[in-house]
Amino acid sequence: ENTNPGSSASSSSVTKEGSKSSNSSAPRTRKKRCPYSKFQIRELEREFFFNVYINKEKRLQLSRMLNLTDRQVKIWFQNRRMKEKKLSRDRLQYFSGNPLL
Amino acid sequence: AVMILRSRFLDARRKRRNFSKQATEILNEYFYSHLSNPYPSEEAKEELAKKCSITVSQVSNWFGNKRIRYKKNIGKFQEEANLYAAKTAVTAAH
DNA sequence: GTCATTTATCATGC
DNA sequence: GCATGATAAATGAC
Repeated sequence: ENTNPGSSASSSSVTKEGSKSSNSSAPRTRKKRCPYSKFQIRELEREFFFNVYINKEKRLQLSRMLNLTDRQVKIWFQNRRMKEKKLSRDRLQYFSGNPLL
Repeated sequence: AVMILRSRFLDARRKRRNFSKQATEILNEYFYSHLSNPYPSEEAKEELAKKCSITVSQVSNWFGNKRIRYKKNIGKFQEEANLYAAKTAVTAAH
């Protein structure tokens, strides 16, 4: 999967903005969201199971293996922690004041 | 028994169910009466959630979807906007 | 780091 | 067939 930054968003790199320098445009074209593959998710989840917080070395290693950037792996763990927190909240709400058990 | 509840919880999340007519009514009233700043505070979200009988997360989801879809096609929501604008005007007059 | 959000995508309702 | 609610990447405030 091609999930590297600049692969899809700035496909027409030259015709678009000249990346940096001159223009001080704030939102320099947001990267298009690209869903990760099953394999990428499995490996990310596997590491997340071991430790919710990933260190820099494992992050670099994992990003190379999955063809992702360090930033993408870092962001994924952040989002994954938020998801876990939300799951906990939903479980509490779902099983609170409940019938059965 | 626990397994049943667990599986029931898991597939109860992604299966979508439309909100009630009254809930959508309440959410739209708030949205179009705060069109200049459609970002309800945490307290406002809780109050909306209670009135709509939904969760706070669902309120956040609704406003997130509503903002982006309204922005992407204002014309399609023009009729709806006028409707709720008139409705809030009437209630304010009373 | 958390966390509300934007945006696209997914899954379902009708 | 789109409307709609929920989730998954990506950004930015703090």
